[in-house]
Amino acid sequence: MPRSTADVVVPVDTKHRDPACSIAATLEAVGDRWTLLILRDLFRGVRRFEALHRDLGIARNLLTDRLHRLTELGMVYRVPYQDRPVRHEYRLTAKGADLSPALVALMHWGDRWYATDGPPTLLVHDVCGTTLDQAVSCPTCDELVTPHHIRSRPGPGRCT
Amino acid sequence: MPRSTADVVVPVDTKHRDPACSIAATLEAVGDRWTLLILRDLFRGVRRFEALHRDLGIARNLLTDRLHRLTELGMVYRVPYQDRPVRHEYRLTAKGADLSPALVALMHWGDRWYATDGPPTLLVHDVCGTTLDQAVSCPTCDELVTPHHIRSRPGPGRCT
DNA sequence: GCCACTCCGTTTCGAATCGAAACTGACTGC
DNA sequence: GCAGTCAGTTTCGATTCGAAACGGAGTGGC
Repeated sequence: MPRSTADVVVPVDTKHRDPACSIAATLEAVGDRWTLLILRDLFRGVRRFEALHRDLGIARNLLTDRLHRLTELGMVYRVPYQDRPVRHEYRLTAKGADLSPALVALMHWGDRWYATDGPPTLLVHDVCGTTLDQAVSCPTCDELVTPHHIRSRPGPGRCT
Repeated sequence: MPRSTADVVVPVDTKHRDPACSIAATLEAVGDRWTLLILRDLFRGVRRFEALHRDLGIARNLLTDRLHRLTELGMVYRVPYQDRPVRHEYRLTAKGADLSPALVALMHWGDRWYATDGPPTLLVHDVCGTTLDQAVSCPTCDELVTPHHIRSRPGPGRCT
């Protein structure tokens, strides 16, 4: 099967990005300029090639490539929505959908530092109506932990 | 002042990425292949040019460029750590440190889908050594909020 | 049948970006 | 003087990107 000439396969160059770090592993999968935006659109329900192309303004060859890649990574799968000609839409698998918290976290940061009149979307506490933050908590101390008090240490596993 | 010839300034091409979306805004700031990894290292305490270069394997011109960019964006600031020659290290500002939840979320995803024997890196509370969790907190109630008590509603703003 | 239109790609090609390595320059230590 | 460290800068070939043209399978109108 002839691949496209542009054939922009995102190279997975592991050699310099610490393979024992899950952040690096994640960014190898979705860390380019378009993939997370594509996933965002899939979350929103934008599922078809033409719609993604229009909404994102991504070049068509890149969109083709990124969708192939996401499919190969098992984050997206294709579902036919019509015959003659067969057309597929792209949907998130569990693995893809599981990036939701990360997208929410990125959104929060943008809200906080780039929204002018307040966040476009808010998460609120149903009890008091206050806008919520994401945070890191310590189950033992039962309190919030500032980045200042976070240390990292090697865990049991490593990445494939 | 003559900029480098390679002069790889990440272009901020807003025209096709929905400016009203905070995810897009965030990715314009940190959505390239290296920036989040640099921030990860800064979180870990890797703060000097040479150390970042060695640890990440990033090309020196790109590292220079990304650090300039992060400084301009107000996510990082330079602190001299010696005179003669003056050498600076790079530290996170509040804005930079505020990306911590997003990095944690990305790490969790990598842990979940790419680590074989458990998470390669654990985040621990420096006070008690307990492994940390991500959570959502309410600044008013000063407590953790379970997903159960989270509502979302449209916010007032849009991004610049 | 012919023409226009839609959708999903593929091909092409110049421009932008990247990466590796050499180079600079200010120092320190011997 | 000479080697070594650190923080960049410069160079340049290779890769990736983006815009636009092209292709092909179908539909609907006349």
